[in-house]
Amino acid sequence: MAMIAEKAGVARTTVSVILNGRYRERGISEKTAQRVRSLAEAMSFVPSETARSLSRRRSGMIGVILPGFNSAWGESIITGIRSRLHKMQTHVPLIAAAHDDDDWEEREIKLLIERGVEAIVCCATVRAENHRRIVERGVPFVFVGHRAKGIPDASYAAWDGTRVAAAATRHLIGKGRRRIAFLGSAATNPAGSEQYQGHRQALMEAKRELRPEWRIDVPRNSDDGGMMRAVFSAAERPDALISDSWQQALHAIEELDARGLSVPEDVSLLALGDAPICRHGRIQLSAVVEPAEQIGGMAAEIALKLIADPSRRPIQQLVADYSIIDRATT
Amino acid sequence: MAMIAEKAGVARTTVSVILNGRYRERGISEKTAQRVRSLAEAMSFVPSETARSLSRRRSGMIGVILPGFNSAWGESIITGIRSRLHKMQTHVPLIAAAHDDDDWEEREIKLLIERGVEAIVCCATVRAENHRRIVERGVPFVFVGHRAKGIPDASYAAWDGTRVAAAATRHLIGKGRRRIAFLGSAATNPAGSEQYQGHRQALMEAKRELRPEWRIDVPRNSDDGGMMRAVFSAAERPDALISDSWQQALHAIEELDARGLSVPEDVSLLALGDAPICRHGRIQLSAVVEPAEQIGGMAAEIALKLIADPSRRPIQQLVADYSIIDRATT
DNA sequence: CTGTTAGCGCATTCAT
DNA sequence: ATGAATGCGCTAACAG
Repeated sequence: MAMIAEKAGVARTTVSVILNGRYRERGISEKTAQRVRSLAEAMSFVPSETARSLSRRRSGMIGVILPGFNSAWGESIITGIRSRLHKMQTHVPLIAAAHDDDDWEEREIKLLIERGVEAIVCCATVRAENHRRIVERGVPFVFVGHRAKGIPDASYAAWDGTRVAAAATRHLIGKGRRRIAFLGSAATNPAGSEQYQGHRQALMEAKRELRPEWRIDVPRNSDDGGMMRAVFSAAERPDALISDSWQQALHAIEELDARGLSVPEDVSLLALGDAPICRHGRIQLSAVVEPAEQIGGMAAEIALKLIADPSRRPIQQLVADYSIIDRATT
Repeated sequence: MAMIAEKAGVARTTVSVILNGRYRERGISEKTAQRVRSLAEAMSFVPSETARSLSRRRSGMIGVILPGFNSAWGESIITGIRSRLHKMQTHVPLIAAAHDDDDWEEREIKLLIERGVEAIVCCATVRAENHRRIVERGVPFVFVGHRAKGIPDASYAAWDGTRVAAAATRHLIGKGRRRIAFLGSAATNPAGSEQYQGHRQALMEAKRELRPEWRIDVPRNSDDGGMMRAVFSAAERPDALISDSWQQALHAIEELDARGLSVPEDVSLLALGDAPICRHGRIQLSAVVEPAEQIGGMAAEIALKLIADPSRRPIQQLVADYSIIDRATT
């Protein structure tokens, strides 16, 4: 910057102020601004965000914790976050992934903090202890997509699992199904239990049968169909199945196919959440789709508010929007 | 750090040196080191990487450009990169995504540079002009997964498209197929043309027929089956198809199904690249699997070497490893 | 509109 | 073993 200042015949401050856009309020002429800018361009000068961050005592970064780098859902969430941040011109996402692994999670969070993120937006599960430490450091923390069980007063922008699951169940009831099971993974899906509650409510309101064994819970990352086998080989088996994710629903299709049960004639199948693969001709999985991008944007906005006023109470927003796409499995 | 130094009764320098591990060579006793460390822990002190970066004039970050956040391939690549970097303890990935969009790409690269990454590892396509600018700035650039066409002397760790495609073609020939088509997207797959060359070579070596119209090129992000329709409704249609990606292969399955052609009886189908969904019972797509994680690790290593010695000539490594998984489509 | 001054939080000589 | 001094590249307060 000193070189540019010299060449342009102005003070370093002037260059600094022009290059970071705050020159208007300092009454610097558009002419000199233009001159300095083109000089900087010609010297292919790139301001050091590191030095800026240190001086401003703000990094201009927001940490984003994704479940991994291979989820359509995560991609939508982050698209929402980015487009919102991009509009604000002020914060940029630093991305980490938890990979469903506690050690990774801890290291990644540590990294984010060391790099000075001003807030953390988290699409993954996170240990209550880690969350507490972050909040104690004064770094705003926002859950996105779901609220964390066990951390009641955390900020979030989440899909309303209860209402969405209830809507899904009602949808199947409307299609004449009577014995509706719920398939989910408590370990993997933090919203699982509230979704089940919604399912249950809808069932009770419609005076449909609700059997505890029709809540099928698969352990983390497992595609073993043991429980499904038991449920679907019983004399009075369910005639419909709601799954907490398209992944689980895909496993269910395999199980059902293997048992010779036809979808949707014998068992109607509806997933909470959608992905491109669900549209495939051989799958055609019906799904309740989540406005993930919108939710991502909301989370970013919450983070920005919390950064602007750290003393603020947690901000919690629930989104009940959804749309049901009937493909071939319902 | 000043507070810690005061409480511990030592100089600020001492604290600094202890906290960043370089205290041994300064002859500081393990005892004081321990004391300072536990004091820091108790005060929940986190060193500012921003300040460190500024002072050391090294950010300790490597930029990684992913095609997006929803690809099994990208996830494996980055896993490889991370595990290698993690071993080295010295560099941490800052992740960006190109999203197949030129404007995004340019902005993301600018961001990485401003944040001071010491090298860029890129799994996506990148405009030659952007690449040139980065290299001119002195930032090492490594392609991973494929080499960039049009940028001959760039560093890379890539899958050997020619040999892999040749192997795939030979595999199909070995299964008795005679008329083998090649499906790919030139716009999306940077390795597409060398893969086609490999395919072609294998065909010629085996003295099999090679028709230009059996090279089916679909435009970017398109799943429209126009060209496939034409090829497969001809009197003498191919009896096998190699696809440059599992995504395209999935589209092919749909097209084939729609035309009443059975897979693999009428048409055998083999994809270059694998993903979890390919294992699904209703898909069972045969695939040639890429050692993506290994390639990611190699790319990281190249980046590290280039950082250590910037005057070094480009490092280019080709990996010909693969394994063919015969599922139900071959 | 310009220039001077004083840091931001650390790492790194160099002298002790 | 220690500590004072200097600087990384930039921003910001303030006096011109």
